[in-house]
Amino acid sequence: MITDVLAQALVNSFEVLEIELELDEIQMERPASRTHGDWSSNVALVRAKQMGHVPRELAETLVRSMQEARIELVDKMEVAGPGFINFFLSPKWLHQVMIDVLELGEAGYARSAIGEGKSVNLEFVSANPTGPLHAGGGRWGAYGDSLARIFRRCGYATTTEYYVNDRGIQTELFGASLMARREGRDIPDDGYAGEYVSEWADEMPPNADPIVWGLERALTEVRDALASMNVTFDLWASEKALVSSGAMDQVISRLRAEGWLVENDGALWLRTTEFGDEKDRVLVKSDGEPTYFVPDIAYHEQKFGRGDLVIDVLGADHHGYVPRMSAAMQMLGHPPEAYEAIIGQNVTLVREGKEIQLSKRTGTMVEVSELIEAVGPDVARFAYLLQSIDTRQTIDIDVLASQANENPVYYVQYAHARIASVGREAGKRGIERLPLMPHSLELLTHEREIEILRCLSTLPEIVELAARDRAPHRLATWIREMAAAFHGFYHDCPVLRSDLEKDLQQARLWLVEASRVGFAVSLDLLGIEAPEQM
RNA sequence: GCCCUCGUAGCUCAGGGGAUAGAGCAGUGGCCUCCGGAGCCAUGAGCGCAGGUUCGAAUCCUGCCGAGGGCGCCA
Repeated sequence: MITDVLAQALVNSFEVLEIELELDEIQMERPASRTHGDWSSNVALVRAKQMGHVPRELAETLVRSMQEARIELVDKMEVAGPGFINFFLSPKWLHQVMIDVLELGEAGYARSAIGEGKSVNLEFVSANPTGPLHAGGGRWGAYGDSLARIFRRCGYATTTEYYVNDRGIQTELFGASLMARREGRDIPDDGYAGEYVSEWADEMPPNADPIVWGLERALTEVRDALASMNVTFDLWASEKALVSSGAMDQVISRLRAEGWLVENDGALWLRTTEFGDEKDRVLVKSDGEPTYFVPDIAYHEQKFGRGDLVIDVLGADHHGYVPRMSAAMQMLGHPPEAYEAIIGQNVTLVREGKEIQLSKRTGTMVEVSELIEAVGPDVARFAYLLQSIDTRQTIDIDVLASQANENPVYYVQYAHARIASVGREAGKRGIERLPLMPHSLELLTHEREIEILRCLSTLPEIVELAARDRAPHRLATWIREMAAAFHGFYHDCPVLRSDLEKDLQQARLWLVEASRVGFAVSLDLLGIEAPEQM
């Protein structure tokens, strides 16, 4: 990597000053403005004080020493501002990036090894199977699935799962609600009032067990809706199966053996305050019934068999649950960092200018499937992924639907489709892409061409950042920039025109192919289709 | 009351120690001689408030204001 070359040069020039620095102590960053070069380092600002130097003077000394040493691909160095060292590189460094992209291709470019030898288990959505998935839940689906793809690209052995709460009070209430509707009675108190309950009740075969049938009906609905958005799971983990395996008893006796249980007021408590929880939590109620927390602990314990790092993606309304689960996992011998909860902010849905409250129980809701039907799977998924999971997201269905031709996802997909179109048109005109002549890439000097290459050069670090920060939206941001770069190139730089110099044409054909790789990789990580035509 | 998020352009959001804070939408004005105009180019406007740390703060810390969420022997 070019940054290593530059950082090494800085380390070397510090050695001249008899200062030992490690390579990773040098930060290289991309200046916000082109006028500040291609790469920049702030070492002089960081180190000057402790060395008793003035930053600018230190920077100048370093630059002088690097100039004497001559660094490959560096055209110019300068000291700027308070003491930044700016590197202006020969465009060749980007041509080298392009060769990497082409050699590594779709399968290999922007693949990182930061997760090599590590495994991660990701649980997301896990909405109760008591009705269709509402449009807020779609966010966790898009997020979790893309994050899993990013983890895999970074070398993590990744498994994904959906925890199916297929036993307990909610499922019973749901079954009872179905039965009530079926028989034309009012639903029970705290039952499910949504319209879908009546519709489903009509579908229910005469002798079906409403609980069993209802669960399957809901699960199918949820599974199909997510699948239509390209969200799938490695495992649908059944709570019922877990409980009947005896896992609850096992986990309770382990916790008892470790001394984490205490009896009080006839109930059995877990001393989660020992690990920072606000209060201890009841495991077994005074009536002898275990709380939901027990199977949850058992389930999380089981997940450690599928990943060294266990991650839950939870809605903001569940954040209070994290300290107790974290406490329980530590009691079972897992280091604190082995369990991670990602708290996502909720989605506000707007239709006809009004906020829609999302509640399965009261039935005022917008289903994921409705959203997808209204705007299409790619628009929906991209909308979910466009924003940081920390941001409360407002999705205005009318705006999304009316943006039919201006939606950001089309902007991106159109770029990919244009690439395919260039290929088709080339075929018609009998223009072939000949084996890559690395030397001819030096003809790529147009600002539009360089811009594409700059974009492509950042993709590997963007993927790593997205994994490290659990932030798929960084890919969404990147791909929009990439699309802008490509559209600009397409507008200004003809590829197939007959009067184009042949070597330049070849170089551009390869640049188009490199762009395709970038789009294909990032669209795949986002889980969005890469169309050949619109 | 305590705890967790979040306040950036008219709207939806990027940017999470670095130099002049970006994009889309909406507005205005341009660009069809040849690969797809779902495109390109130009243009106005912004870091909730107040302190602090730092050579440097939209970014880190504290307080206040505002928004959402959480504080059951519910799940």
